[in-house]
Amino acid sequence: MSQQTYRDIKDEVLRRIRAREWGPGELIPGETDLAAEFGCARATISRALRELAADGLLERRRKAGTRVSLTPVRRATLDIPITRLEVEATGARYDHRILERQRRLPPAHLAVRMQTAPDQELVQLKSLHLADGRPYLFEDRWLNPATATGLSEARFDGQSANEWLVRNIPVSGGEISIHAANATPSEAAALDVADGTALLVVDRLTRSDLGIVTIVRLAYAPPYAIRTTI
Amino acid sequence: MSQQTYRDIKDEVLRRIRAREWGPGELIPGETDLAAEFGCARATISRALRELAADGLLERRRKAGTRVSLTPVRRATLDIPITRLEVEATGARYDHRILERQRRLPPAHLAVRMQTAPDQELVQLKSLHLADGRPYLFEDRWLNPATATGLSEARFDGQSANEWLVRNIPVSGGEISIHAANATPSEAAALDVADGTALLVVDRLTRSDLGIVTIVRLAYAPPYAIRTTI
DNA sequence: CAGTGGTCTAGACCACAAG
DNA sequence: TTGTGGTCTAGACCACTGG
Repeated sequence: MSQQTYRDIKDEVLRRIRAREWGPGELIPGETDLAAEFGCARATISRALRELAADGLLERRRKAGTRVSLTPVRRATLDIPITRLEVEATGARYDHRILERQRRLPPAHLAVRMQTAPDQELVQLKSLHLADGRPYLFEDRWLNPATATGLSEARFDGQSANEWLVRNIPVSGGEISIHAANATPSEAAALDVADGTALLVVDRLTRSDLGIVTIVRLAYAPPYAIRTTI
Repeated sequence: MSQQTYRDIKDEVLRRIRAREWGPGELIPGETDLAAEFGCARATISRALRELAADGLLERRRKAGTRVSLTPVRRATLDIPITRLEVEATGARYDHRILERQRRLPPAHLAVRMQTAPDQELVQLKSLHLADGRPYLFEDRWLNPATATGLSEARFDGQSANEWLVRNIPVSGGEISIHAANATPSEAAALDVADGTALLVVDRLTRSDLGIVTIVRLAYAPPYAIRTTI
């Protein structure tokens, strides 16, 4: 007990939660009390509890105190890499091809999602990412030239659209939806799989300070999987 | 500039990164310098930079200093709720049925993944989760009685296996894989969808201090999607 | 209103790793 | 070796919110 680090505190609190010494929903002692018990500064306790709360194991409210979460929500962090790096990390050679690039009026539902006027033209970009020459990912992307500034000059030969975006547009946030879909004939052809093959689809909307920059649908051929740990 | 909070610092640093005042890969000033510039304590700077590093925007190394990430890895946090709560959150009525519960020898590949002896019997549990009476999720779970202590006494009528686990086993970690798969005939029947429908599949392995507790395959029928924000 | 967490400060020492 | 981030402390004031 000579030297307490916030990690020691975290471990001990975690132990007490797991051992049901502090049961689900139960109020735990205040920071001041714990600091006295552990013989350390309150700031140290504070940091330990703050991080445990961020992990979803504790719930903290001013005046109400700190409680053990009733339902220990497990939280996983998902890294969203640039496809090229993701492919190269597996040791495979990365390549990508632009299948289609055109400026046109989007379908109505897309104009709504991108919050553009119905008569506003957008840039549609279809491309295929390859790993060791084999289809890896089929990408169907819409870009708003008004918010993706510099788009008309951008060339996507050396880098993919996502790579260009990440490096050139100050992204401020977005939304992600992960689901499954049967391959359409054109997707099946592009990805070189049978019609109807189950594809993992990631839909992503990206915002900058100027507004919505891009909406993209990424369709991954099996055996692609998103992996993470908890 | 009268009162600086770590949030102000975060915002300002973020602004400089986005404005390319501090370009990708570039070394930014040390904590002491920034503290002097912002007129605040070093601890305040430290917290701001630590959180930005946790968000993937900065890379920090002792002695080497703090750099702007070359590839701003986007990180999303994925909440893994208990299915009952997930369903009830949509306003639907939750229900679940155990389709099968038996103690038996697992296939070899599963024994390997669960790190059990080849002749060790496990408990297999197949169940169906329903939302407003409609199939929502088909669950195929294997449990190790040696690590899931209390399993033989556990009844899964009021609560699902996951709910029981969360409340009774001190989970210490695990692995998640998200992919897509075509519905097998039995899955299609259970979920009431056409054969070959693309299902979103979540494979999860859960550990406690005693070892691997459970491996589960969760197959979601469309239009299920995992959503999050970045 | 009062108690709890949230945060800042100023100073100190330590751990790691680059040169 | 030495500079950088990592952390702890003791004290203070503040912000939110429950009772």
